[in-house]
Amino acid sequence: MTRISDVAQRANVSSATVSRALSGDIHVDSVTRQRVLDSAAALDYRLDGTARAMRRRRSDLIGLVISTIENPFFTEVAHAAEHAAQQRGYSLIICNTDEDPVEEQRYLNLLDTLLASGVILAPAPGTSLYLHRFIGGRLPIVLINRTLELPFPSVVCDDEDAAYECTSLLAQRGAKRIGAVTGLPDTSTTHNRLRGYHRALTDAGLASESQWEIFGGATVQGGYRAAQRLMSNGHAPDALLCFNNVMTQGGVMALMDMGMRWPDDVDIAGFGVFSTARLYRPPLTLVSQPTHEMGRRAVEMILDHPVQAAPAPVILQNRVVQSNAWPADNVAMTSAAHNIN
Amino acid sequence: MTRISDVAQRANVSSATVSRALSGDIHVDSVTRQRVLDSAAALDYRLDGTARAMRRRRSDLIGLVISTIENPFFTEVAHAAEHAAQQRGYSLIICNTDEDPVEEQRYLNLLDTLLASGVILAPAPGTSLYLHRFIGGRLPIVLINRTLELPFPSVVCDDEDAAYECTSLLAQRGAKRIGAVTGLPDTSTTHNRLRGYHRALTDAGLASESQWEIFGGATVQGGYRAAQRLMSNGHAPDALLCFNNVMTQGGVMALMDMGMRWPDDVDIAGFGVFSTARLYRPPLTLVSQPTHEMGRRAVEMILDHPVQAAPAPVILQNRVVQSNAWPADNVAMTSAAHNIN
DNA sequence: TTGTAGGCGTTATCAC
DNA sequence: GTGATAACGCCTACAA
Repeated sequence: MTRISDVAQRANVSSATVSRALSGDIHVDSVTRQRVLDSAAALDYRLDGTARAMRRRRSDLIGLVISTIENPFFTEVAHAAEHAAQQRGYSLIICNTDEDPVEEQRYLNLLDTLLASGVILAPAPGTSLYLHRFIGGRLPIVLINRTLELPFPSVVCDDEDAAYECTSLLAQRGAKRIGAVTGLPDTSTTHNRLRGYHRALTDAGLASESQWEIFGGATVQGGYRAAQRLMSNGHAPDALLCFNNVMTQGGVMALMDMGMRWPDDVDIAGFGVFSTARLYRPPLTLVSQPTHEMGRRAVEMILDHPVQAAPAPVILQNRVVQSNAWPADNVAMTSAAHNIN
Repeated sequence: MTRISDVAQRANVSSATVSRALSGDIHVDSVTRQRVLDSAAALDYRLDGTARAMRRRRSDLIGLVISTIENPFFTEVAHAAEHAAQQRGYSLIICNTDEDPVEEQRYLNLLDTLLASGVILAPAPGTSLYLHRFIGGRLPIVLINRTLELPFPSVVCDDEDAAYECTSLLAQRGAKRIGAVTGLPDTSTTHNRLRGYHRALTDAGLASESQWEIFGGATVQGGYRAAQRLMSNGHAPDALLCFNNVMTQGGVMALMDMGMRWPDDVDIAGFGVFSTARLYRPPLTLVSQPTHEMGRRAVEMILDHPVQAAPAPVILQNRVVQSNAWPADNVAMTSAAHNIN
């Protein structure tokens, strides 16, 4: 294997100078630098990442740890984060934990011992049980999407406002009994969305009945079944708010399969925009989430605030949209805009 | 920072023994081992990944380099690969190149200098220009989805057969003028799908007209416009085969927007299964691709054949399915089955 | 601007 | 089964 000393020898300089030239140190004569670069190129030499990281006690990696890579919400975050990291000379490494807290912990430890510059973490249920280990540690961590009862900085959406807005909209359109397909219990997102939902019901003078709130299981199938169950009730809702992107899909499917048309039979609104939503007539009312901004901001927070002071969460604005905008639209299509398969 | 010698001291052994105990070496007395593990736990100590990789000249990382993380095809591959890697004690690192060959090369170099155990690469257009650099190198590379004119092992789908089967099916259903929304030129996938398509046309005694073959631009919008253009032709096709997952979505959208019903006005079939496909009535004819098997096999090839002998491509079977199976279905839903947002 | 030299934390080798 | 020791390849005071 070719090492730094080989390049040094070929360029007639010391290995220190090669190191400086190759890492972009300014204190190198431009002629010398060029000679070094030429030698390195001739030998097809690149600095060894492991030795470099070991000696510097840091690597220019940022980890993005997500629970479900198959959720477009996270792939959009990943896309934006990758771009932001790359712009600043860092590499983004995406780790999928498959909703397994043990896996999640493994990846966090990996990134820690790999001396990553930071980790962007979308916490899964169970995360907080071990995360305290990293409080005040070497590894900067930024939470996205959900907050935890732990002093980490975070970037989230204004879930309460969006839920409020959707619910109010449903009420304005005439709904009297607004049901909810809710998300995972004990998460900040579900908590906030529920709060917005309840607040809107109150403000609209509508009743809030617990039988109209069902946890959707956080899957398409779960959303499907929850909506089906809600609508089969003798005293069924006349409108539905779905708390996340995949359950919204399931909810819509359920209505279609039950032969119910919106907004007449049941009105419906939900979090998350999906690529085929625009096909539905009438259009759906959906919450478009600022995934790209979330990814970008998280990277910035990692790089610009290496010392974690546990500031207040950064809250990004959701947008309530109608699903019929296209092809000019650059929101609904994002999750499936590219393909090289 | 706590180091291996601290643990050694606490356990009254040498650092060599700690190293052996912590890396699972068998040649350690079980009592000693336990003492070491206890000490390590007490000190919250974990081996330093960079030092370890540097000394061993390898890390237990597998890279997955894809061009578009927002394509469900690749996220499904990633999910399966992650699982397979984890099962064997490796960590999968996903890198998104955003279809930029420069980025792709950066990530390959990164994984190389990080001493990864191997890389699974979904080559983008332009890849082969620099990839020769890795031929016979330290870093095992397995290509997925597409093959290249380079001696790397690969795992692909039987694209020709699937295209043949779909085209034949359209012909059997009565289509006489079958058009194609094709994929990126100069790729093995497009090449093979075109071959299957043409072969089926010939076998069915149907004409092949170049005006019925349009490159879809490999996006939803591209598929939409291509389908629209094809169908606006005075001498329009009476059936359409779309060459990849997102263009299939675009194609379906175009037909709906033009008020055309399948299979009566135009019949349609396409590669890729998407989660909302089951809503369409009548069901769509889609090619379900073996993404999970692809991810799993690629990991196995990396780990079991570290010496690359450039064997023949591993070809996995596609399945032509109808899009109405659900909820028992475990194919169509895969790409959106999970959510914790 | 460049060189010298020491050490980052681990593991492979070789003794015992 | 365990210990001593010498690298692994690079970076960074410090000196020149």
